[in-house]
Amino acid sequence: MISAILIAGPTASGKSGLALRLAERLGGVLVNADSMQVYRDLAILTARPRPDEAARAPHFLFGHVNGAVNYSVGRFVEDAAAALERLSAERLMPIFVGGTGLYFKALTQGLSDIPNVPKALRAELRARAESLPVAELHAELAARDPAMAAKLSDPQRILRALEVHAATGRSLASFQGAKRKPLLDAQSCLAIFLAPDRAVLNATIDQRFDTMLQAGALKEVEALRTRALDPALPVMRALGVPHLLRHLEGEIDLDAAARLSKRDTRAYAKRQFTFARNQLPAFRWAAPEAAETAVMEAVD
RNA sequence: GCCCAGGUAGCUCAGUUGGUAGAGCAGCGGACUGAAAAUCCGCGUGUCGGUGGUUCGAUUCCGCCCCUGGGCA
Repeated sequence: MISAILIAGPTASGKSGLALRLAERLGGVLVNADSMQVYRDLAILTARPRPDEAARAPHFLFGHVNGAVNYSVGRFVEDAAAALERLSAERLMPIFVGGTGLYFKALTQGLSDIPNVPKALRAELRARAESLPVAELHAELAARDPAMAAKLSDPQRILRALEVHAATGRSLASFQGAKRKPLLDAQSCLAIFLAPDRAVLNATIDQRFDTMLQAGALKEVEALRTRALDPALPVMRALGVPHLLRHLEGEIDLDAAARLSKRDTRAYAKRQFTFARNQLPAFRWAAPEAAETAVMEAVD
């Protein structure tokens, strides 16, 4: 008996469409597993299901977060737990769909229990880190948490290790050693990774970005700009946002913004493949055309 | 038809006073535990248009041919 369907895949591979058709055929519910589609502020640019699509089946965890909030895997796991509880009570099939590999990993492999870092502490550390060279941050971490320092070289993770140490007095490694029980048992899930041909996917990505622009993506970014949010927030780094912002500031023309955004999106898709290949072993790769049939057969 | 400029990586080009070549972009591989659409690490993928000649050795010099762009008729 299958307890949930998981649909991962690179951006623009047709995940949402597939999930929606499955939901209709199976009486299921779409649960978002995409770190950007959670944000209210960006519907078009994150390719969130349109209202007419959302009307065809229940959708959970889409656009429910304010862009001013720093959403995270931790919050996703909490939200997903609540969603699963509801669906299980109503005996509805959860269909997780999204492009964020880490969210699927957390869902099926578990996340560690790490205390929240107080907002103020976190902001203070980040502000201070901005003016410091990475080497110095690393040295600081090496002094306090040599175990993590030995493993890390990139600034974002060094910062995370530093803030956890500052908040708890313990090494992040000591938390990561133990994982909570995953929300989903991979054995009882049908986990699919949609894997289109790379060249075809790249063409789709380019085309889709043009469609987004026609649909008003620039207006979304303009509205975001008006809010004057912290540029470090995730929503400010969604694909397309940085370059479209630069365009609105008059730094580059729209063509350049589109070209750069498409390039970034292609690079992102590549990382999604790599993540799935190496971090999501339970996922079965399927060509987009074949996926629906494969799922329906497996469910029977 | 004649004249000029060019033909080197997927693209735009650099370069070799003769010793089989390198940048940017694109592309590919990898890492991944609360920002993951993020962040970070690694990799040059090539009949140097073709063919003959000179030479120990030609992508480089010379001849011829082909192709592209521009000019003149």
